[in-house]
Amino acid sequence: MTLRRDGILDAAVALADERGLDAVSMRTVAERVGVTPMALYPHVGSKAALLDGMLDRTVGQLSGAAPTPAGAPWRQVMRGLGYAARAMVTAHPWAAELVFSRPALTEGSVRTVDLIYRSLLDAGVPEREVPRLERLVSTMVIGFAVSEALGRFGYEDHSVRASRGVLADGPLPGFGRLAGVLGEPVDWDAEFNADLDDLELLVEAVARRGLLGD
Amino acid sequence: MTLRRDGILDAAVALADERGLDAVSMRTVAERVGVTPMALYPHVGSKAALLDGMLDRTVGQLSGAAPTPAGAPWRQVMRGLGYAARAMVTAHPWAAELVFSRPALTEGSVRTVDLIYRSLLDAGVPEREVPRLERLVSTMVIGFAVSEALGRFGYEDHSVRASRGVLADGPLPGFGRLAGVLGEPVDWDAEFNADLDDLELLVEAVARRGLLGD
DNA sequence: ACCTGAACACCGTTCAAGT
DNA sequence: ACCTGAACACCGTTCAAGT
Repeated sequence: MTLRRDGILDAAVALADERGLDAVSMRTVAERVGVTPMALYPHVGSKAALLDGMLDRTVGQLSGAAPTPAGAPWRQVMRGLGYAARAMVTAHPWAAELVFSRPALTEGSVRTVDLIYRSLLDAGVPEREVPRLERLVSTMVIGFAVSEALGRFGYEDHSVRASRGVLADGPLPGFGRLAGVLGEPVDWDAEFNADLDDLELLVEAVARRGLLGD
Repeated sequence: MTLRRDGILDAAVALADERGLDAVSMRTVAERVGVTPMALYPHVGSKAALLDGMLDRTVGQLSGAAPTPAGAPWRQVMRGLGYAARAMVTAHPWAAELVFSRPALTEGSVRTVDLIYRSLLDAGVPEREVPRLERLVSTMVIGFAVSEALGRFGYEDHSVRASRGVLADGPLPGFGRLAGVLGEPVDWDAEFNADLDDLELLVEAVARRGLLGD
């Protein structure tokens, strides 16, 4: 039975990769498996459960996908996870539409959270602050990857980005002062790297604060 | 014609507030307006454009909703926007399902971005770093609000949160060390405040780095 | 135990027709 | 110029029936 379920999830993920999340329906998945739509229900439960399964197959397996050796220093572990998360969402953009809406309750997600917990503890963050910082770090990384994948940053062309600060009643002051910088194209790899640098800096600052306060 | 469009958006937003985003269809909105589904099309274009309009009505009006005086110091402006964003998503949880997928291109969103640009410039962040930091700050704030609204943090009950680190092959090391802390309930208002504190700290650090480097 | 087929109550959108 | 009504090609899911 789990064999059948795996095959169904494989088909659904492949379909989403090829034709987007909207192309994934009980009917199209069933057709790909070679079966009637209703035959899926005993194995996957519902459409919602199917989507959860697809998410677990991809983003849920992050802790296994990050190529970091066992006893690696915390910086390396965190960066490894960050890169792996961004690569995962780039490879499966449909996952971006789902990550924020489903709690990280599967075994795979829990393993990833545990990895981040250990990294933060290694970095010297006080226990009391670790769960919050885990949520902050993962929200930041997932948020960036999702924004990039779904187009929230609107980075199709940077000329629009510079000019959109000009409204009917003249240019907005902030956009005006940044006109030069906004005219240049953005290197998104470099930006993600700089964000990870800043997150490291933040983790260190919280760790230092913990040393002084306690 | 814009009168009609406003009425349609009002109806759609009210419907989403009352019965969720899934209850918003061209048919249900039309019924509420007292018209045939097809009569909506000349005014809103399509279902996707209707959703964009709804988003602009709510999250798009943030810069106007944040109750911050004109010449306020940058910390106050950023915090005001942060609180307003979280309150907006709490009041309209359906907006959480849309924010990440649509680029911030409307006049309202651009005004909000401009406010953040000015705050970061006031804080002393070098021009070159301002756009990136705007994206980092807004991704963080929106990411937190969305995670909270859509349940990614899984905060229904914290006993589950503590116990889910225990898998078939024993407890995970990070969860184990944090067992005490994870058993306590989370104060989400306090967490959001602490995150804003840390963002301020980060902005200051980047500003300081800019002073030294240049 | 597992799968099928018909049916129900929905979708967004096109198109020809009305006033 | 604005709206209607019928229709098309889809959805997820229930339920009774088949083997």
